[in-house]
Amino acid sequence: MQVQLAPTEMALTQRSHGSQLRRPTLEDVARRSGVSKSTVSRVVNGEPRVRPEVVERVREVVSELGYVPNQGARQLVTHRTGAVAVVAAHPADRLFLDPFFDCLLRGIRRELARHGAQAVLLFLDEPDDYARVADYLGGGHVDGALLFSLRPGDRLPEMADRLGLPTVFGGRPLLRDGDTVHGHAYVDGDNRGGARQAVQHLVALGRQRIATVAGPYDQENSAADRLAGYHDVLLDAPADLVEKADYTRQGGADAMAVLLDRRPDLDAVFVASDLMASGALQTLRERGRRVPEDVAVVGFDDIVSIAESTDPPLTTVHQDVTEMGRLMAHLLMRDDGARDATPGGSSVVVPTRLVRRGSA
Amino acid sequence: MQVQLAPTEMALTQRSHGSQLRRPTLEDVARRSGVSKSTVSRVVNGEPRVRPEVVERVREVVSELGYVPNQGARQLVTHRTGAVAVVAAHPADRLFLDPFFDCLLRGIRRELARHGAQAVLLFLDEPDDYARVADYLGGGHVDGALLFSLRPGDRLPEMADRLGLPTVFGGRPLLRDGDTVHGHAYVDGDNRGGARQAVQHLVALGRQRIATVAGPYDQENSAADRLAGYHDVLLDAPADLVEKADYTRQGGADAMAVLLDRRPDLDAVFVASDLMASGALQTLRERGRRVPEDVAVVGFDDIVSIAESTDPPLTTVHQDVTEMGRLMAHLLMRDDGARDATPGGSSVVVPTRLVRRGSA
DNA sequence: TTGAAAGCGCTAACAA
DNA sequence: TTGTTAGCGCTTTCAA
Repeated sequence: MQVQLAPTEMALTQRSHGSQLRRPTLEDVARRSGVSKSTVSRVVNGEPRVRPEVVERVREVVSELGYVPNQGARQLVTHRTGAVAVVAAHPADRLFLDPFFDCLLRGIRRELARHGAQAVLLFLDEPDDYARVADYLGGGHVDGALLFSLRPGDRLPEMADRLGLPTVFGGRPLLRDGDTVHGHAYVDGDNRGGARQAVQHLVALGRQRIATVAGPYDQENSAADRLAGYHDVLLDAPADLVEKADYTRQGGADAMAVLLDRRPDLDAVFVASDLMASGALQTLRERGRRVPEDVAVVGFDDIVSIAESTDPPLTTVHQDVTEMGRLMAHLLMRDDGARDATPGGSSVVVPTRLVRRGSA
Repeated sequence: MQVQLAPTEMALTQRSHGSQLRRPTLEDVARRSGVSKSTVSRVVNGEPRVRPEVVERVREVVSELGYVPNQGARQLVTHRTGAVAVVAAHPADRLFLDPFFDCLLRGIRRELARHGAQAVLLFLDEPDDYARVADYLGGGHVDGALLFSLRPGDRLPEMADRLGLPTVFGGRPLLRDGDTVHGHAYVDGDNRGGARQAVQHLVALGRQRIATVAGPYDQENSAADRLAGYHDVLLDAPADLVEKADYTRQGGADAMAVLLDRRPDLDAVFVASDLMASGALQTLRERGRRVPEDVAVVGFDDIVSIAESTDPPLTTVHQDVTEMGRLMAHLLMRDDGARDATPGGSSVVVPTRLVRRGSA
């Protein structure tokens, strides 16, 4: 590709005050303030037993020299880095478009900040990312990892295990084959219970033929759980009321069309995500069905930007995603301190609630 | 908030093979394979002058022990980490809903991977994030930083400067007051040239009264540049044909309404982002204007998911965002090697092109 | 081709 | 309250 060089540009960043090529070290600060390295270290780490005047002097020199501790050196002795990795598998694309991840991340960041830890995001996208990320996680860059949206049989959990890196999963991990869960901590929304709430609501509305647009239940636990919740309520639902889609809007629209073709008499549908539900609503409108009069619709996720802007607004299952993020970080940090101390009870399922809007 | 403890949970992650509490070190590998630390180091770093049999033996032990080099220790002597920070302001509003950032990141990650570097994402959100991120960047965790969507007068550039951290900006940085650019490298789309293309296209279509919905030109360089491009072509455009909005869909819709009220006779509009353009199209439809017959519309960004799904599809200015990301990483890595070597010519403006669809 | 030794910048006993 | 010392795990001269 052709590029134009901007005319006004000059040399790259140079040290502001031309002098040092080397970053100042603890030793530099010590010398300049006439105390020992230990004392400077104490000041920098906020230890109490230092004379106030000394503290002040050292602080002056620190900011004068622009000293920032070398975390590598520090980590070498403390075995702590103050950083936590948030690793998101495959979908850099779907991820950023998703307010879900956004809220999750906000919750995580907030809780980590309370512990003075920095969240660093890593993406697993192309195949060779695995090796790099593994080296990164194993290289002592971080004190722990929060792992997301892993595919079934993903080798990351096992890797983290080998590395002895404290790990919490977002969503109950789907392991390969008969592999047992190694007692990994996870945080998950109550997908099954939420789905039950949704379907029970439709039943309470008096609906007789309640269909469902399920997510990719062979690939994601959340989808499988939501479908299970549907069946919990509708024990003998015929198979032709269930249609699988892929958690996309278009997928939801297509699945709805299939359902209508198969069962023109359906009078309600539980759609396993708001995004799919928005697609389903479109199909219903195109087919001339009134919502909720002819067909009642309930979604899942409560992505407000979607649920409030559909026509009619979407009744859906709410998850407190920010709280889920916060809990993940909490679990990790707790673990971090009380390593090997708390046997059992490390995972959390966050309850859902139904938000009634116009569609059901 | 109330949480339910999952019944099936057990103890947290424990080292798979119960044995070592400590991660294996170079020394462990050396001992186990009967060579010196130096030799192991050479093997691990792929240096040539090692006997093949020794290489093999060491490799065996490495994988047997699951050895991963401690990057902290390595960094201490090499001053390199193999990681690059991508720092962005988190505000969900623009960034995350935007495939823009997504593509950018993809380009960055790809190029970084070519150099064997790991991209780590940091977000700036709440005020105290600055201190943490600064410590992180200054702490030697990364070899360089890619900085995004900074507000005018942001102190991050200055901080990076002080830290002597190689830095490349995404978008021409808007500095506070009369502050001169410190010769920071940046990569930007040709906002001004792109806007010219858009407006010239409308002129070529024979439109007489071409309005513009501008972005927040007092806050973002991109918006200011796009507005400048509009004025480049329409030297004497009356002020009432220009309306500022905030880069949101709703903002675009509102601005369009204002323009129509003020100038019912307008026959074309250049909208400074696709998102705003989708809002503008809605307003035009509500006001009964046909597009493009009554009013021709051109957007900016070529966010395909938007531009192809509007009615009619949006004619817009395309930016090669992935390439921009790639270039940023490239600039950084080049700089990283040739420090202080290349005075001048470090920034790049990536050309745009008009993509014709139905709206103009 | 390999090993021994020094040292990167920091913290953590231990002494003073 | 402060300084001295050792050493974290690694790379890198320098010798062998």
